[in-house]
Amino acid sequence: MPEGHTLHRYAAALRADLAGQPVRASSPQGRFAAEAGTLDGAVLERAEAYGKNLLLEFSAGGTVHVHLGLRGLFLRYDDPAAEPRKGTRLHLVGDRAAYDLIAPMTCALLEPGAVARLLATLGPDPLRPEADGEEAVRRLRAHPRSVGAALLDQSVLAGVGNVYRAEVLYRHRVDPRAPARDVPAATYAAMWEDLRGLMARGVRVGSILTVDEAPDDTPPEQARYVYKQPACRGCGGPVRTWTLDGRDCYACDREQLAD
DNA sequence: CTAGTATGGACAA
DNA sequence: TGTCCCTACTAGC
Repeated sequence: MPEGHTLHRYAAALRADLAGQPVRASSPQGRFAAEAGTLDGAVLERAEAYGKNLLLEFSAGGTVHVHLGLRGLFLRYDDPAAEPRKGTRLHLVGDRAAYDLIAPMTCALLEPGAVARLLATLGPDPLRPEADGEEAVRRLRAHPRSVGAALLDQSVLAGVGNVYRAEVLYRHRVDPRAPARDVPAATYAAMWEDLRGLMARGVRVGSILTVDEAPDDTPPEQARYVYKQPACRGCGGPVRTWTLDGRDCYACDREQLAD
């Protein structure tokens, strides 16, 4: 679940339910107990996503950095008094809802300087309105390895994960193995604009849908061209799969791969 | 029911 | 490269 669109979705939900009010914070699981204690009762000033990172800024002066990793998730309860699930790393309660943060890779309290350092490691996020597409193109072209590797590098683009990678490369008929510097700037510019639209749809719908003609209620696995597809949804031909840096890569054998 | 897998990434070795 | 995040979903017994 957690590519960038998921984090932006959570940020919007947390903002809507908790921002601007005192928030009760606790850590039933214990690993964030000391930090939660210092935040308990502080006002949530901001909830923002930057790529796959979520930042919760509290009036007490601290910012909680959440990275879900592969398996992390938030649960939302309509009832603020709902009992947190066992193992909840961070439990947040506002006046109209409560949230559990489960199994995040990272949940840490950051000083302002550390927040700035974190953000400095990230490339442009297609889901942030102020993001600079030209900078994204520059970083993509400057990447020393393949375009497939470049797209997953969060210092190049923030928020793109394995599904969006596979799908955007297909949509632009780019071979994931191509050296990043060999892909035309115009292609990167088009991919950037495409990602903005695709990922915004992901935020709206709550899942990654990349086939334009598929209605928003199509099951996700049926609204993708190549990611985990037995056959290319575009041409019906075979999808080739291999491993790149420990992640599965998918590409249409006919339309994307020259050899 | 259990096992395998994965839309991430940091860290140890 | 292997391992850890008190996960969810799916395929297969």
